[in-house]
Amino acid sequence: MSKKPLIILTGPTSVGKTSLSISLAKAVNGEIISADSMQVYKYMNIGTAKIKDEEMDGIPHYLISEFDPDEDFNVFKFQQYAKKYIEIIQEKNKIPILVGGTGFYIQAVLYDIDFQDNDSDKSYRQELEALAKTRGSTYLHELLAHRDPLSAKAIHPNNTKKIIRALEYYHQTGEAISAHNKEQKNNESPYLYKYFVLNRDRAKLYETINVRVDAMIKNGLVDEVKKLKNMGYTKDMVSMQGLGYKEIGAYLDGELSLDEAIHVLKRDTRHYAKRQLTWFRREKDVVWVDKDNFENDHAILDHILNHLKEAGII
RNA sequence: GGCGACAUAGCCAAGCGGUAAGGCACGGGUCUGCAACACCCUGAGCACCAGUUCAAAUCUGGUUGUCGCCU
Repeated sequence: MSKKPLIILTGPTSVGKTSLSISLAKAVNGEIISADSMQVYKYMNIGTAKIKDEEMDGIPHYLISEFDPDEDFNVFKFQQYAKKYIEIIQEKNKIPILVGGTGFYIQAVLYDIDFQDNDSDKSYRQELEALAKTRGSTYLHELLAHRDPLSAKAIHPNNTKKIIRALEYYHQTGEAISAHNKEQKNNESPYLYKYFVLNRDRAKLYETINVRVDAMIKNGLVDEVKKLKNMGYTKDMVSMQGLGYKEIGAYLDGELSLDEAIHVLKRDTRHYAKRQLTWFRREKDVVWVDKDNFENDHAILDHILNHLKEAGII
């Protein structure tokens, strides 16, 4: 069976993925699956810069506003849904386009990484979390060194979260996560794909981020967060730890002044964009599209379409 | 013009005679079930000049600059 086409359009936050994705979808007769860990949640619109219905311009979108903010969402779940939607789109003889900035999610789908279905027992994890508090992460790291020395070597002793996951994995499967990761690293993509990373001059990107945060505040981000709090969503939920929700939440809790919250939000968003770029740099077979080299969005689209033709996707 | 205070990395800032803490920003990186997460790496010889001393960012004198107060 020949590989089915898949187009990926990503880039750091605020580069302009959304507007380009619509014209791309129209040009190739595609439908869009969002690869964004925060836009999957309902009621979180302003802070996630979620596309509005009218902006979709008739292009079907998936994985946007599909879950409540108190639902657990993660890569595994994302992968399952994305695969399902890819099939649905294929059946319509259309091209699925993965659009969004969560590199980890894109990777999970693109290389069809195998995540074992095993989130049954939470008790062990809770035990580990308690241990981390009482005996410190160094202790956990030593524990890991006994079970899975390779992972212990790769994970910094301060990185409690990753240490716990490695221990949990070992506990649940009896295998070293390091071995599993190594194996999955060699996965070949089941798709005939093109992976585009939209980028632009760093200083301009940062300026756009600052302007966008100000616009979010003007458009009612504070009220949006207030509303979510009133609905009973709390800061321990993953959704409420998203950029914007975390910082404005701190303001609403009286931990920061509004000006401080805005300042921190801008800074955190810039950091996020930087981390995203670091991620994309490691990905193989990526086509970098530098906005500064093009006159306008139309020229960018042409450039992308040429790549797709060359790859035999369209 | 006079008096006083202060000059340490892009910013904030410790050090007060023994060979430059820390924080933030910037930059780089790790990542395979919380990923808009979590974590890691990375910089200066102390405004300038001259002295004292085995040794000065630290003491002395001068120069320049900034801030405050006064006429």
